[in-house]
Amino acid sequence: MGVTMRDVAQQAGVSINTVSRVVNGYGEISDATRLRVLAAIEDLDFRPNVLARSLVSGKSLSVALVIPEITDPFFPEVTLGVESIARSRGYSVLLCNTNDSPQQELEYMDILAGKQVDGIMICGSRLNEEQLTASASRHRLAVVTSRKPSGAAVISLRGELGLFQSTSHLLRLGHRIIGHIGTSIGSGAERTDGYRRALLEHNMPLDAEREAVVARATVETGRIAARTLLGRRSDITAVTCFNDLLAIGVVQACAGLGRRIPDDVAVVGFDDIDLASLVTPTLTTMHIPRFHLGEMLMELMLRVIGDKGVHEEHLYVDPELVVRESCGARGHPDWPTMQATAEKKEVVTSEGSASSTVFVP
Amino acid sequence: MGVTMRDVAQQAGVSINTVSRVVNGYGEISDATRLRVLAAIEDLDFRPNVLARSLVSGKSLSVALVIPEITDPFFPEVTLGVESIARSRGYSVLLCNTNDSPQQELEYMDILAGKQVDGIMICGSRLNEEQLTASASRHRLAVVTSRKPSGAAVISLRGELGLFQSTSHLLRLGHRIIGHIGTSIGSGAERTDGYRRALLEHNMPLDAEREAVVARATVETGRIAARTLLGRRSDITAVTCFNDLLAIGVVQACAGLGRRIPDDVAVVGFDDIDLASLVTPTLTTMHIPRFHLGEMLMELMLRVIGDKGVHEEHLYVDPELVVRESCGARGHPDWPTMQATAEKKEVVTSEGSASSTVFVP
DNA sequence: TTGTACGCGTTATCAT
DNA sequence: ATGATAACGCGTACAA
Repeated sequence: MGVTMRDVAQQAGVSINTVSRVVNGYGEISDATRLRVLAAIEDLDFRPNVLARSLVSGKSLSVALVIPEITDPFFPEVTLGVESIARSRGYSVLLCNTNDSPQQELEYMDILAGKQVDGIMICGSRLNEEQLTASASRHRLAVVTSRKPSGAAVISLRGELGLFQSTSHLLRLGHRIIGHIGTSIGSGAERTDGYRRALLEHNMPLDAEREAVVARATVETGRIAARTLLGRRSDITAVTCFNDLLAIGVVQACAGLGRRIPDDVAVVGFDDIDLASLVTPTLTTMHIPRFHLGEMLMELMLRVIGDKGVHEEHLYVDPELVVRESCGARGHPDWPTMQATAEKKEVVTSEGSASSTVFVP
Repeated sequence: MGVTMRDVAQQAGVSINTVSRVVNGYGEISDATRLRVLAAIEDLDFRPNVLARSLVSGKSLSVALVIPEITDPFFPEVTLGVESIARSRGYSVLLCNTNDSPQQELEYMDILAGKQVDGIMICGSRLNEEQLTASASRHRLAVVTSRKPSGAAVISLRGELGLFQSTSHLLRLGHRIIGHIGTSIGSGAERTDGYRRALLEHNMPLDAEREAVVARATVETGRIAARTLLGRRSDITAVTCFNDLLAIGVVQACAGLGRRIPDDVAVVGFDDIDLASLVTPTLTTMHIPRFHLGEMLMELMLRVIGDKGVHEEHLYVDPELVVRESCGARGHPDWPTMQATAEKKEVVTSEGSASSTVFVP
């Protein structure tokens, strides 16, 4: 099957050791033999067996990326960012989908323990702080989470701040009865907290009837939740959501109920997935630099791996409000003022209705 | 670092060999010692080192999935299908994005040769037949492609048939000047062939001015290509596309040019990505069972791995026409007849405008 | 400058 | 029923 160092050594008429030296470029070797070895390597198309190498070195040059589901539009870009940095540093990425199940996530942590991965990145964990801390004791971990597990390096996506901003945006536009669709898992509660804080800071009452919670954040569940929400509180004029998929569900539900967006109901999402600028109306949302988040995550992972002891770095990623059509800001009398006063970072203008304005908090 | 069989053996007061026997469940062992070993394993939280195991067995229980880019909405579902089967059979999946570059794809084949993967799946290869055949001589390959490399097991997505069908659908609706946006890479030429065959079989002339070719199939390039196409041939009343992203680009371009869809221009895509049923108007397209394709691919991969010699199985996946709004069929006088005569397979009806009709060819 | 010998953690073939 | 021993392919002190 594979050609080994022994084969190369034989072909070049040297010892295995010499081949190893040439391959790894250390020690003193005469140019003559080096060339002969190199020729043999070329000739036999030899490739060092990474497995054997790893067994000796204790490093497998492979890392795992654990995510709920790659089909959720949030994750492909993160994954691409991770993989791009990984490859540039010689690492391979094992992709692990947990199907949103904590059990499967734990099961994967178990499997990976045997696979000898050098580190594990978790993005969108469904584990609680305790479980994460436990995992961190067995693995080198880099996690994107709002929890604070010890022993792991973490990147926090400021979801609380994000929903504070999206909700505040709607309040600025004059909305008073604002609903929210959150999730019961992962970082859902945190984002709902942001929604609530925005209301409280504007002296608005909290009302459980204006909040809906879904177990999985999809277009489907968003549609259902929106129908429930608008059904029991018909005075709701705006809704903030845990993510864009839910927001699109709200848009669909409104279409079904004959409510116009943004005139009758204003909607703001979260994530700024590609979909957000492709649906009608285009979605106002909180932008997350997903590709960059992936890059950060892998770079953090490398630092964790490089450190001998525990590495508890803590980084933050902030969402940015992207104003498109679904919130109704553009039709608002104050819109020119808002545009002018906001510290506008960048205006991405594209074809027709696909323009958007990005604000820095 | 990790606890090894030696540690377990010591703790249980037996030889390493005995531990191995218990772990792998073979040979005769007295219940007494088995229990003692099991207890030690539990106690020390021992996990067999997969690396060492692989070194001996020659099987790494890991496979690679090579795709152009996970951010292309076509691939996440395929990937999920692959991974779900893989995990159920104890395999890990290495994710390899080639960024649409043949060089990176070849580079990955090289890297993977050293990583000792048991097999490589390629979906959306940018390599030519010769390069694929060459790769197949070094690896166990399972490929989704329309080419016919020897030495590899392949699944063919019948793209030629798909575009024959999408174009025929428009011809049936009475369109006579039909444009096409294809790609220059991968399976692009094949799909364009299907478009052309449909025209020829209806005795329509081919016209290079009605065809546009893009290097990468995205919303952006679709928009640009559509503008070019509609600019030089303003009599075009319908367009078939290599994929849905291009089709969405066409929709955007039409919006910019003031052409209504489907009244002025009918559009049909390919892939049936989630986006297709979420944009306005909803997209008529050719459905591909992507998750299932992924499952098929991994199952095929397992058969290839299982076989000692070369395994040249050849499977096919057929696209299915999904009629939504963008083709205008629903407003057509013959629509009721078409619905009745077509062997309708399934009607997916959802909220509001998200209904669709699926035809079997 | 180059070769020898041992270890990485496991499996598997022999003995005992 | 259990234990010693030799691989698997490579890295690396140490010796020559």
